[in-house]
Amino acid sequence: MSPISKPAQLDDVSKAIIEQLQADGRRSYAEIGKAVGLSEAAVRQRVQKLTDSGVMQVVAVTDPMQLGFYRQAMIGVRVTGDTTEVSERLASIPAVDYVVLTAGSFDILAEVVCENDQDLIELLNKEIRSIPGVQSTETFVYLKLQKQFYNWGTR
Amino acid sequence: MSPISKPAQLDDVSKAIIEQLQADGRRSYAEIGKAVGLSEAAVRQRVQKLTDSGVMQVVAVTDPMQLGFYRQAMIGVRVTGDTTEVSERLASIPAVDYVVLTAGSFDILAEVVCENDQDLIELLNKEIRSIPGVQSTETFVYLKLQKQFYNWGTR
DNA sequence: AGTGAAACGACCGTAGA
DNA sequence: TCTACGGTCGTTTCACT
Repeated sequence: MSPISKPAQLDDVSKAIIEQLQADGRRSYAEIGKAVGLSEAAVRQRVQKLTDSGVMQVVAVTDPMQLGFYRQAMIGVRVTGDTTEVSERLASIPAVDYVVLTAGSFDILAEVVCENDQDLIELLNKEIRSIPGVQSTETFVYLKLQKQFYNWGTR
Repeated sequence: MSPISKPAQLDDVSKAIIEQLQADGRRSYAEIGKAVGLSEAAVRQRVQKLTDSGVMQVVAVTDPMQLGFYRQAMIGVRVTGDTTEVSERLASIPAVDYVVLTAGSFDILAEVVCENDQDLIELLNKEIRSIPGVQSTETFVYLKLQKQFYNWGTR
């Protein structure tokens, strides 16, 4: 989040290529080329550049619900003292899939995935609230995921 | 989030295939096959099944920072009355990339991406706090993203 | 940065265990 | 659900613009 370099300036063709891969990350370069009006080789070079520069990556994403993780929640964490160690401890917990240091009435926001309520309770008590420096937590149990983007920027 | 079907039971081979695609979504079936000890056709069939059933998808993910969106924040929203319409309105805003209905001291959590602070202020005032039913908001500006998973479950 | 062509490798359908 | 195999299509390299 901190490294401020210049934003990558993408032309419409690169944006179109990204959109193609957002729809289906395994679409062939040839097919993308047809869609965006470029040769296969040119598409491949652009994709290479986009991934090498870190603007884009193509990855598999799995659905927690389909895998039996029926309980998701965001945990707002208030910390006494330095937040660094607490956030690292949180990030090291497998059930925690998202950790961000924030400014506001929470110092850290952490998203967690659990199989059920019992797991969530234990996660909170045994793994999160027991971390030294964690002063208090507030839990927001997910009821319905309304929108989720893995992709930003090309809008 | 609501449709509760049985969790997909994945054997070690399917988990290994998913891990391969989490590392690189464009890895060839043949190469994955070598890594997991399966023929190319078998890998292809499994990937097909995983994507058809919605357990997994392969997509392009872009980095907002690299695209000039230097300000991210989570907005906690308190709503008077029905939360459905508010969440739909929020989800329709391009700068909002994540919306979830929650139980707790917020009714909705929404993640936003902006280019700078000015954009965030305007987003809040003109697009979010102006939605009928939005009683109050609390903003958690992101300072440092510590951990981000696009994938869960295979742990 | 882009195209085009030829060799190579991946992908897909089908058949069979 | 897997392997095997042939036809088709995608990818790679390279020479050229």
